[in-house]
Amino acid sequence: MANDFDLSRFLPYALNQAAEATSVGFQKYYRQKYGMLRTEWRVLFHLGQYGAMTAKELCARASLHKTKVSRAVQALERKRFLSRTTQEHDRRYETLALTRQGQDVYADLYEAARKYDADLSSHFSPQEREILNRCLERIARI
Amino acid sequence: MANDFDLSRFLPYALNQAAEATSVGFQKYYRQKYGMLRTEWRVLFHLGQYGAMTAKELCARASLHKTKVSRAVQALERKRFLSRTTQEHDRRYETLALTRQGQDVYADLYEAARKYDADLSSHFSPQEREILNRCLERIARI
DNA sequence: GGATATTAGTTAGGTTTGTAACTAACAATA
DNA sequence: TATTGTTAGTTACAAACCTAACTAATATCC
Repeated sequence: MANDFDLSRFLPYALNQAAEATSVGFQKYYRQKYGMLRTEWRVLFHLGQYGAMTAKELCARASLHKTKVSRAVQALERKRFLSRTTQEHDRRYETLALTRQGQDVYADLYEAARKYDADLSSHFSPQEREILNRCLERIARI
Repeated sequence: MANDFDLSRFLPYALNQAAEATSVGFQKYYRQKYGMLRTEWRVLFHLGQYGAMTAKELCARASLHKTKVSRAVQALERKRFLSRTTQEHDRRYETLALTRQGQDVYADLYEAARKYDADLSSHFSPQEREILNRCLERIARI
């Protein structure tokens, strides 16, 4: 089994390992403090960063399946972090928006994320970090 | 909401998006062709690359929980890709090894992975690819 | 040697996820 | 305006997962 190509350098594997390693650490912020799941956190962040939008838009932006979004939205609504308003001109759509409380939670988690990311960044040179970002963005588009 | 810090640059998020994007594409090889799950594929690859070992070793190497490994091993055994042998000197341990058939599957998937990775690599300069690998490896260790 | 603690791996029960079928609203065509 | 199709979002059911409790084997300590 002469290997030039190593499992640890196989991109899907290496990315998953890295993603898992960083995600586990951040989980404790949204999970312990607010009882949120990963998808809920993502939905909250998207609404916090980009403002109110429909579930469909959210699916497209976040590359999430509509059932996952549907369930996350229900959960966030139960927690009173998010409200929905059926659109008048087409009653199939509903606008999702953070409540006041949801915005507070977002602000809190946003700060936690910023710090967490800064901690991670300290392991890299600015050049590495920039290239890493660039590469990840490119991969996500494939 | 003036943002210097963007969701798409939050490492846990960006890594997950990238990991998901690349994993979905590779899934079809092990899933369609061999009906394997992600964890099963990982176990198979570890045994293929590093040779026989115990479940405990596998857990440590692959950063997988023992219940996940236990189930993947059972599944691979059902498929006749893997066999177990209780160790004589300590009958709690069992040595996991690929069967002949398992090795063939590994060889096939190994080739698929190599090609898949080469395709992905074509999106990067050699320098980018090298830095990407280096960064991912470093993150996984955190 | 016998009681107690650890360790490798499995099983059980509840939670989360994925897939596919569904409902309700709108669009298009006749 | 009826028929047929499409679309946004939900629900149902099965598969997968997580956590914690378990079994069986070995180690430790008296």
